[in-house]
Amino acid sequence: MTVSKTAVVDPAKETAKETAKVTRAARKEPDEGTADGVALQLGELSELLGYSLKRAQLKVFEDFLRCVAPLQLTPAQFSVLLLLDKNPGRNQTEIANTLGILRPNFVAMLDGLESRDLCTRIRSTNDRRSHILMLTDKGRAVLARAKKLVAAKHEARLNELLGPANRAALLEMLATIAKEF
Amino acid sequence: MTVSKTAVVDPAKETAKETAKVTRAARKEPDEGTADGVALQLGELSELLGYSLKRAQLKVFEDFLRCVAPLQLTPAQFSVLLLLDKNPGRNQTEIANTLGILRPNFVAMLDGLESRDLCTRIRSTNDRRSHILMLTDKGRAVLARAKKLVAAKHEARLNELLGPANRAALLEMLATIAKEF
DNA sequence: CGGTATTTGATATGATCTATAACAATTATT
DNA sequence: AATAATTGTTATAGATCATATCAAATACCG
Repeated sequence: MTVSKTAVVDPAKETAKETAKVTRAARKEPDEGTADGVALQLGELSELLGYSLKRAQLKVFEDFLRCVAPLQLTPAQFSVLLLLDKNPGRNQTEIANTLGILRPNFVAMLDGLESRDLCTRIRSTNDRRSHILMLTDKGRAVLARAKKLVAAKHEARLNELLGPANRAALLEMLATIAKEF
Repeated sequence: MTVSKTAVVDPAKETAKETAKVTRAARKEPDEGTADGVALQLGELSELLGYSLKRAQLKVFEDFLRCVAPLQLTPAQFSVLLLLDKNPGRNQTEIANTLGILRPNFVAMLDGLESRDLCTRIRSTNDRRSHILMLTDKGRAVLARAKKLVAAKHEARLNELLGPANRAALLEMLATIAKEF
């Protein structure tokens, strides 16, 4: 209903199909990760969406960390900076909630960002319980550099692997699952 | 290169533009998860593949746990049972490696499965260091029931949400990322 | 053959992530 | 004013993930 783009097919198999990864020369190559010579049968595992989902997510996060390593930002930290930039004047509960972070766990995370002078907590004058969160100038600068790294290295690589149309379709389906599942 | 957001479809960005912050009008609905009346702007977050990937993965695992709750199986445990069924006679290192589980961490996991009589470790006669892993009869029975639950409840729900074609396309893209990223 | 290196399962341990309860200060409700 | 609810916080426990190390067994190699 919501998705059904019908034209989602056409996967990116043409890009780098069999990358000269010849089979097994049966010598002594710990290439398949098996230590044994014969790769295991994944069986129904390759049809389990959750399995591929988890594996893909790990790879993507791994690549994100590499691409943004010079700035020392984790995906979670990056998402916080992005959200603070787009939503100035919000408090910890609001930011944590929309990111699916539990408030107790958000405290240490903010401590880290604040100690690096990327954001600040400001006691609200309206409600003196809450802390208004703001990016610092340095925080904005770091975020800007991070965005460029992510776009130029990280997302570009995904675009290259999947193709823009597939990447968009993938994103939409993931968002659908995240929202309505 | 240059990620060029030319053909990016851009979903809900036209909806609430500058939001004159007078959109309260709420009585007491914790509907948006924000506790506040106005939902936050995700901004570039909705274009970050890793973000949607993680969120979708959490939802899918959550649903998996619900669907297979009567059998008390986690996604990781289910994947082990599946792999043991399809690859009898393998040892711990091989199974753990193909699942991306570190050997030290696989020990406790196997202890759990073995204590529930779902699988057994058998000292190999060829190589007396290694343990051959086998499903027990009970393990096979539980796996069979789990497969049915997963197919009937879990994957069926995803199929319903995305449609079979989209689901297949999604699976293939995720597998591509997991393999070649 | 004998000595060394490697592999396997296991233990210990630490880091990180996630989840829950509880508390003081503040605000909201009645 | 009394009670309830919210905010940030601490403490804590569990789960997940990662590394070093070990004894036993095997592989390797001169």
